[in-house]
Amino acid sequence: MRQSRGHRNLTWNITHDLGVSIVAGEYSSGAAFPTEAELCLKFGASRSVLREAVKMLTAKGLLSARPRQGTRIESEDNWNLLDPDVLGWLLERKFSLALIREFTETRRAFEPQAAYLATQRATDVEKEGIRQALARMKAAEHGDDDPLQSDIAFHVAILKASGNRFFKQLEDLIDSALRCSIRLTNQFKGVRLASIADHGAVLEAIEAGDPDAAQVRMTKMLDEALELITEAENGNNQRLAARQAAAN
Amino acid sequence: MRQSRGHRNLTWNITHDLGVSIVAGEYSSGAAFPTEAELCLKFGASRSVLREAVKMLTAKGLLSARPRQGTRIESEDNWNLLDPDVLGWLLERKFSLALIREFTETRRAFEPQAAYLATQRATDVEKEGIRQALARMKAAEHGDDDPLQSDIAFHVAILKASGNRFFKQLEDLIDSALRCSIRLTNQFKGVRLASIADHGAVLEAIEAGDPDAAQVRMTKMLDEALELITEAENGNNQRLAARQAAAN
DNA sequence: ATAGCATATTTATCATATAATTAAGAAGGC
DNA sequence: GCCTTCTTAATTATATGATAAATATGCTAT
Repeated sequence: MRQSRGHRNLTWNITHDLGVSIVAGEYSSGAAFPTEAELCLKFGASRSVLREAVKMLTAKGLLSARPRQGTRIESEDNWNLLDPDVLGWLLERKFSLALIREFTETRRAFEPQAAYLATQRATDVEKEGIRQALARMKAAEHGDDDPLQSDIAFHVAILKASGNRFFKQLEDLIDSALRCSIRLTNQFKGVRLASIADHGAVLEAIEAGDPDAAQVRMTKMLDEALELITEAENGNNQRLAARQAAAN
Repeated sequence: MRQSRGHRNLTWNITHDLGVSIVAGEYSSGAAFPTEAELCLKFGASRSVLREAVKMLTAKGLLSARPRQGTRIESEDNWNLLDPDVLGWLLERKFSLALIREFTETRRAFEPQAAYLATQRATDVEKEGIRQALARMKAAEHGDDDPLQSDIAFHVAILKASGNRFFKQLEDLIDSALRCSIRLTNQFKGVRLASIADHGAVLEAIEAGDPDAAQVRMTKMLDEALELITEAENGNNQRLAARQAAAN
């Protein structure tokens, strides 16, 4: 989805490598980032390339540089978490239930209102997009489509139909996060994707022109997701406790 | 707030200039962006600088470049609207009620839930921050503080207290957008900042540990803001209609 | 017409030199 | 001793020129 942008040149590869390393905490925040020359050596590339990579990471809030002082990792507060690349890098290497929970809380804020707005503003084409996504989910039940892909498609279709540019920005983020959450689904038996019935109810409300119902239905779905994440977090804690008990 | 990052060097200035021009539509989307050499000439700077500026804009989704094909403006869908710089550039030159409305819809999604979460998670320090912001608003009523700044401080304090990293990302965006909306307040007499009573009610709910009330109160406040924006949009439309009528 | 080839244009990468910035230490005055 | 000022050195910032890689475009041969 996003690879259209980074046209896979050396600069972008190094940007990606450094970005992943930084969000994974390989360079302790606040200090100790390699100098230009050191980076050139490390990656075997020219200064132009390294400088451009550093500039891209600066643009995303991960780094800042000043003469004589060197290049520094910005405090995590300044990382542009809502940048699809940054979130993708985080999920790639620093996957954590806490991050997924926070992101799902974000979805719980956005998506119900997107559904609300979609009820009022969706064009026929956009509504058809939602219908098709639901159809894909149904097909996936019988193995004729991918369950995760079709689920993503449904939520993205709602965002698209919201007629709000900021909501549409979340498409890439949802894509990254859900694609990654599949690990969660595999890891914890209790966690499953929301049911087709729940998704269908949202579409019904939109078709019926009932914004409040659409909002409520979507909220319900995300509350369920949050519940499952909480369960998984508790499961993790129990496992940790068990491990500690075993160690004693 | 954000100037900590861009340390005001030539590269950043040119990035800013180009960014503003792009979002203002000076280069028609899809084609006709100057070549490296042309940009050097235009800005009287070296290729290094221009290349780094273009990379930063690429990182924010405004541009994409390929050999032989040249550098292109990305479709607006791909602009990282949730990047504080990009939103700032848009508001700086392309201020529109539609954008403010869409952003306020976004706030209506985020802030009520931030208030909800803050009720459960805010630390004492964070709660104190909210109290102080409200105190500043009260002081502003008597001319002892800035009304806009204190209003911004209040909303940012709630986001900070949400304990959710994604919500905290909105701080810079709110700051940019509200700082800009003051034009709206000046332009349309009907539009005013939400009352201290409304803000106080949110704080009360948080202090009382009532998340639902906090959420409802915050929603109410943003609904009022949306109403005022709608009024302003209607006013604009009427003015347009009047102008057209006068032209006939 | 179609496939393959040549060419020219643009960005991508490399290399090197110089300037600007500023932290840290040295020197000097009180 | 302590403060101020100057010097120095380290690092990024900027400039320039050269070469490589990618690829639209048009040409050629069949």
